[in-house]
Amino acid sequence: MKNKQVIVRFPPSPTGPLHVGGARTALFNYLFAKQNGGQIFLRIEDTDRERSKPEFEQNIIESLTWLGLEFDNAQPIRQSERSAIYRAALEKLISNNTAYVSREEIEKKDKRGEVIRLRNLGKVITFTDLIRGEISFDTTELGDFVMAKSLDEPLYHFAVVVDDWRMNISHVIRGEDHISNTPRQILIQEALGAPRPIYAHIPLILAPDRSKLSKRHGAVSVTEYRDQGYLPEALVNYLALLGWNPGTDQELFSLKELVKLFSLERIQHGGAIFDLEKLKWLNREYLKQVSETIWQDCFTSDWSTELRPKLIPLLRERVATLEEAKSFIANGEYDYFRTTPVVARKLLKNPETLSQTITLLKSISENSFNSEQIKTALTAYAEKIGRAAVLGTFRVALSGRERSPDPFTIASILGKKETLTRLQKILNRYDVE
RNA sequence: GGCCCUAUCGUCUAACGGUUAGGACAUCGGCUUUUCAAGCCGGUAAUCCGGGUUCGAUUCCCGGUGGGGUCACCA
Repeated sequence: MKNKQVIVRFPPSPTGPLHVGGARTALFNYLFAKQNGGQIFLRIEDTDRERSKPEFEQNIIESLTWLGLEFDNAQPIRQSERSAIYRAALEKLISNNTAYVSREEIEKKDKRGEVIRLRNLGKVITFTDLIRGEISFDTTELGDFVMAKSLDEPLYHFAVVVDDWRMNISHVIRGEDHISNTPRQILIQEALGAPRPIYAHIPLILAPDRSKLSKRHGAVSVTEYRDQGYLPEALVNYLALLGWNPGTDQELFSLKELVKLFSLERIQHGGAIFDLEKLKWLNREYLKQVSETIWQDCFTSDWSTELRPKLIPLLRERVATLEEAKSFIANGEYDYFRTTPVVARKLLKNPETLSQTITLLKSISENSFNSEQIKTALTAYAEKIGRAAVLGTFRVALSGRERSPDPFTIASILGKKETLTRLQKILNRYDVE
């Protein structure tokens, strides 16, 4: 077999909630691993004790789980728990003389008097990126860079290289912002005698102004989207399409399909703007299919269980997110389905049509009082008098609103009895001919 | 600023030398069950610029310009 075992990792640092950019990186790693029958590990890069917080680690794990991305390690690997491994590697390099303890001038108060630096020969490093091809760097300008503050305090580049080595990582799939970190890491690998993984740098996710996507542009974390009522399937689908496409016109994919279709070669080279409108559209598509149980959560407990399933279809085609549905309900948009609405006289354009509408509705049997039958019963009359006059009045009389679903649907949900009661009441009140 | 990456409709993208430059979101117009939403139909809209290579460049090469990244004892 020409392919060696695929082992990838997703290594977030727990200094903030999981960002959509990070989520996409995790997704691409996941898709690549699954497609190749490989493994994917979650590694928490918490070497910076100051900035790393357990709640962020929690948030990251929660977000990944919510998205449906499963990892092969039940417990995350934490760099903070691996200092012995880094220490041994550091000692090896020092005894090799490929690294050395350097005495520093302390210009800043929190700097160390001694740090560990790599002995950099300053050669040209060339590596192959699966997405971009060959990339070369002259490492001279890097100088003898610092790899660790002390034997027990490795810095990012060193910890990454040691871990990727010890974890037998075959492919490093990460953000484009790491391209210029790569030569430095390769230098460390070579000093260590570690094999070079295959690199693939994916483009960054940009804000609408093409700058780096950050908090000031609105929601950036996965949990924020979850809390705004987006479905994980929609976010996964959207993120997959941001910078990748299968080469066909297909736009809707399940995670399973993505595993089948994904390929690193088809990943875009340039950064992509995060477009909330398209995410909304996708969310809407998934919302149309999602089970009724999920929609039930949009109702407060005071909504009857008979009424809910009748209103869910209306919600499905109206809102783009679950949160929107909740506030729709909370704002009383559908209250007229359970309480007789107050109907303002000025909204009632042609109340005189109500009496004929009532007569026509009475001819429909209780059992077939559905939106189709109601429409059929009223069509001829509406055509004759004017649709706006008949149907508009009908709709307002039932809902009390200027905007609502069509009157046939409203009437069918209310039922024959309630519909006739409401119409009659209004007819009586305004005492029209 | 040095180094690196990058460049097709407003946005996400297809076209791996020959197409009326395709699709999706958004937008605009029409239709539909007054209205709103959805849905359906249709329209507007792009190859950054300049040189090459070639019979022929969106596509290959070079330069410019724009955008992004990176230059920490952060990750």
